[in-house]
Amino acid sequence: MNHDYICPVEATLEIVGGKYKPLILWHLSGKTLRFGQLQKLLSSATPKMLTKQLRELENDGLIARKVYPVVPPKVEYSLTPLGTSFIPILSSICDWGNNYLKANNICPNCSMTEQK
Amino acid sequence: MNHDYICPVEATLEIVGGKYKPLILWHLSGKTLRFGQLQKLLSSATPKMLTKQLRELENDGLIARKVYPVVPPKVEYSLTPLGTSFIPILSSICDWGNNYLKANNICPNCSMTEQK
DNA sequence: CTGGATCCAAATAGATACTG
DNA sequence: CAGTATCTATTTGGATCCAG
Repeated sequence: MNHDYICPVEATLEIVGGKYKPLILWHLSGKTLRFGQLQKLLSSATPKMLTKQLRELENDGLIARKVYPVVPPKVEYSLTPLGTSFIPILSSICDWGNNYLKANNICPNCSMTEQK
Repeated sequence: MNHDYICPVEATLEIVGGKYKPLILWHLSGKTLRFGQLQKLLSSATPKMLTKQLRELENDGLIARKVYPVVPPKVEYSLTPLGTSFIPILSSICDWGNNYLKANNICPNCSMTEQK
């Protein structure tokens, strides 16, 4: 299969631009989290949406999914090296966004506000 | 109006994540372009879509729109300082995307491939 | 030349219920 | 616990035509 003539910026935005994806990567930075833990952190995400975003990130090679064959089920998600390599960019986007919001007198406040 | 509790990363992606928006900013980097010139550069964008993206970027303060009161109409678009401040991030996203595509044996090729 | 207006197709996201 | 399945609601994007 040939994918010539793809714009690198558009490709990147397709990979990390999905709803909840930046948040997922941010929360997984340095940690390993279970499905339920992610769901609590992204309280507004339905299981269906969260699963979809996780599968796509996994297929794009940014996160790893480890299934433990136990009852009840246990699944752990973590960043791959590729996923980790994107965190600095997320960080600079976060900085830019904070400046933008501050300039517009909007108070930024979310779990991504802390620095990594 | 109060916009508390907005995530800076999500805010940023809303601002620059729209279709054609990264491309528009990239093309305007250091240049001033007319509507028709942008349309040629973004050949797949319909006038309606291009107008919509430009208006949103203008409302978010990333680009400036200058109308010359002549016949036929002449409108020029350029980056504001805020828009210019986003170019380095676009640049690092571009780098990351190129590495990603290369790692997957996909040949990147678009008007954003050149470095700024 | 620079769009606006309208209509329509497709993609995306949410609510809810259910299961190994 | 970690998801699926189904059905809708909403958003987004494209096609086409029109106008100052």
